Amino acid sequence: MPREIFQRFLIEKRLKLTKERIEVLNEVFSAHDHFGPEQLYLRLRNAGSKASRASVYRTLNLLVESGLVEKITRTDKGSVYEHTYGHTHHDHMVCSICNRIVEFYSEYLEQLQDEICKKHKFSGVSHSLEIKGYCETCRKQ
Amino acid sequence: MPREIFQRFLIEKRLKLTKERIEVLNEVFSAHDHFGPEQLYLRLRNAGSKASRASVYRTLNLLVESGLVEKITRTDKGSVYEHTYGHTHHDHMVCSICNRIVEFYSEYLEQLQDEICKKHKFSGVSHSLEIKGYCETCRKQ
DNA sequence: AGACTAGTTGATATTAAATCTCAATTTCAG
DNA sequence: CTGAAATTGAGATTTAATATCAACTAGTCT
Repeated sequence: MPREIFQRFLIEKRLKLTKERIEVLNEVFSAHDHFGPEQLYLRLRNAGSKASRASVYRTLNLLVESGLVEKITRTDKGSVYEHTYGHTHHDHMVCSICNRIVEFYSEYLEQLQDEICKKHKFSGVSHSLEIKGYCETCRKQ
Repeated sequence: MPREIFQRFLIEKRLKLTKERIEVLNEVFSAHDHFGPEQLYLRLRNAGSKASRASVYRTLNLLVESGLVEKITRTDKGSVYEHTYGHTHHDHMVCSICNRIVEFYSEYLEQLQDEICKKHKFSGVSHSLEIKGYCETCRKQ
């Protein structure tokens, strides 16, 4: 299904469905976690793909554009992505010690975005709430 | 007042209050807007300071550590900071076209953080909500 | 199917933000 | 004032991400 969406996206933009793009797409959707470009590149190599770093970066940008993948955050060690298709929207809590990411969802937050945007005459498209703090494990130390 | 807080912070950490650090501090608090390291560096030069880029970066990190300044976001063109002392907490809406930043505050959001953290046994320290979309001016085009 | 056109790839160069290096300098406690 | 310890600046370094471009495909048109 992500494959079809991506394909439609590519046709719309007059772009081509290449071997490399398919491999990146598959790899992105074969795991359900947060990943960086380099990490993805290594996984692809490991899986036998010969796609270059350049192609990984380029395809990742296309996947974000198509809405299948989201760039969650930028750290000092590069960007972090996750695929969104098949997952409902959610936000993140990040532990400042171990960098563990806890996902959460709040219906109220979604409504809040609408209200705030209306008040400021802003046309909200997406939001990301990141809560920084300490996870249960790290707090106990 | 920010000066005193910074000074106390430096003493606590056995660091020194140098000319360069004072100049950076003053420049950061002399304007009330969002800025990047390079921008700050140029303002300092313009104001007659001879502080180097390295010192600007180093001092900026100290100011964040001390709590006087916050790193709002990281864009593909570097980090964006704002000084927080003298300003109440707020979040940001960013226009995807003109990059204009609109500030807003929601008491409800503050409560929401507490509730969500309690539910997930997470010890929340801070949060940042960034709403992406289109500002009024850009939407009209 | 064959061929043409426009987009894609990969290796490498490039860019740019941020940090690191280290000799010379400055702060500040005693 | 003196000395130990921190800081500075200039430039080197690191590293994520993008740009370059000749060789190569995908997909369309006939």
